[in-house]
Amino acid sequence: MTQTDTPTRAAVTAADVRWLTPEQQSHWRAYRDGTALLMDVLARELDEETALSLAEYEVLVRLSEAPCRTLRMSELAGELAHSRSRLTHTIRRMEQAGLVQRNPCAVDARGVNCTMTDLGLQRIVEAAPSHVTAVRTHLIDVLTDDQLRALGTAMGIVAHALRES
Amino acid sequence: MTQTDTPTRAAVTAADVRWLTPEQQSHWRAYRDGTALLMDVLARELDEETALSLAEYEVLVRLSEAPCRTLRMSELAGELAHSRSRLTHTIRRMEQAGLVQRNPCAVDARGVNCTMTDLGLQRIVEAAPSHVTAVRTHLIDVLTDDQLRALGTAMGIVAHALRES
DNA sequence: CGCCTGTAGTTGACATTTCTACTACAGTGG
DNA sequence: CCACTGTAGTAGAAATGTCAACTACAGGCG
Repeated sequence: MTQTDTPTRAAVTAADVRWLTPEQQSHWRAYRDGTALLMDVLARELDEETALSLAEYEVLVRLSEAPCRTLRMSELAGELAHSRSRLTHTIRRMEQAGLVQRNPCAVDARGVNCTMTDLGLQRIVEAAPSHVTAVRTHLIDVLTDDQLRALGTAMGIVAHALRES
Repeated sequence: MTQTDTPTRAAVTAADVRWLTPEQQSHWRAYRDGTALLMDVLARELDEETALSLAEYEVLVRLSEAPCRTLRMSELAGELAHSRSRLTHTIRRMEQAGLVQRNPCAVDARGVNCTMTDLGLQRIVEAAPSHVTAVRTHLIDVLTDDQLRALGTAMGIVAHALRES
């Protein structure tokens, strides 16, 4: 197999890999390391100040924006890019904590509607200021507008490409 | 407290939060969603094709680049942005699998040196082509050079800011 | 030296996530 | 109508990660 063949994903061997250039390598590393540090600090501060995990917070955000504060489990999973199984566990815990409620879906008997409770709404209203401030402090405010825009654009393309396949 | 005061991190209330503009919001979301999707697919493909987790792979990468294929536990934890505890667990599993080896550190009796074994080296040499191809397919090749550079630069700034504090 | 504070690493309990298998229903085509 | 295939959601076990306590040593300073 030569360099010009397109290797199949299933059997890439050392001979036909297009290795990363040093620049590509360093950008990829910066992205990877920065993301690890950022997500870690956001999760920690959110938990300290609101006793919510990032996953729970994100569930509440999506629900708060949805009509009737309600989404199907699969829609929620899709938006968050979480596995269905992970979402089930998260929602079960949140339901026990009184933050959300589940109801069978009328139009599709397989489905389950997940609704934010008043307590859930209250919790996210309390949590949002602190979390938004943390996102600002560690991400938004350390970048120029152009840098943030470029970051969002690039990752939007990545997300779009992945959602196609 | 007025808008012009700098609110302390510990007690941000709704009145003095600088909310995100719609543009900032959408960039932050794109980044967050794209990262979730990307890391998920990279972890999945790596596991399918090499039976390594992303964390294990990254440990091996850092060790492979270190002099004598050896790093102190805390250096490794620092580079990966993993907690010391998490690293201990990961390394214990990898040691049981024969991928790394631990030895007391001569110059600092508190320290532990972690060394990649020949098997570890072999595993990462086998895994690298597939993983690099995945990184290319889902990240590098969907972006222009400028976009990738901008992504790396932005996240480098974020990482640097977080490592300061 | 002896005390103190800080760093390095580990451990075990606990929480979360993943993996796999399962039930139930929808939609399609005979 | 019935079989078949695909989608929605769940559940339990196993893997992984977090948290809090702990041991051991380093380095500074009286």
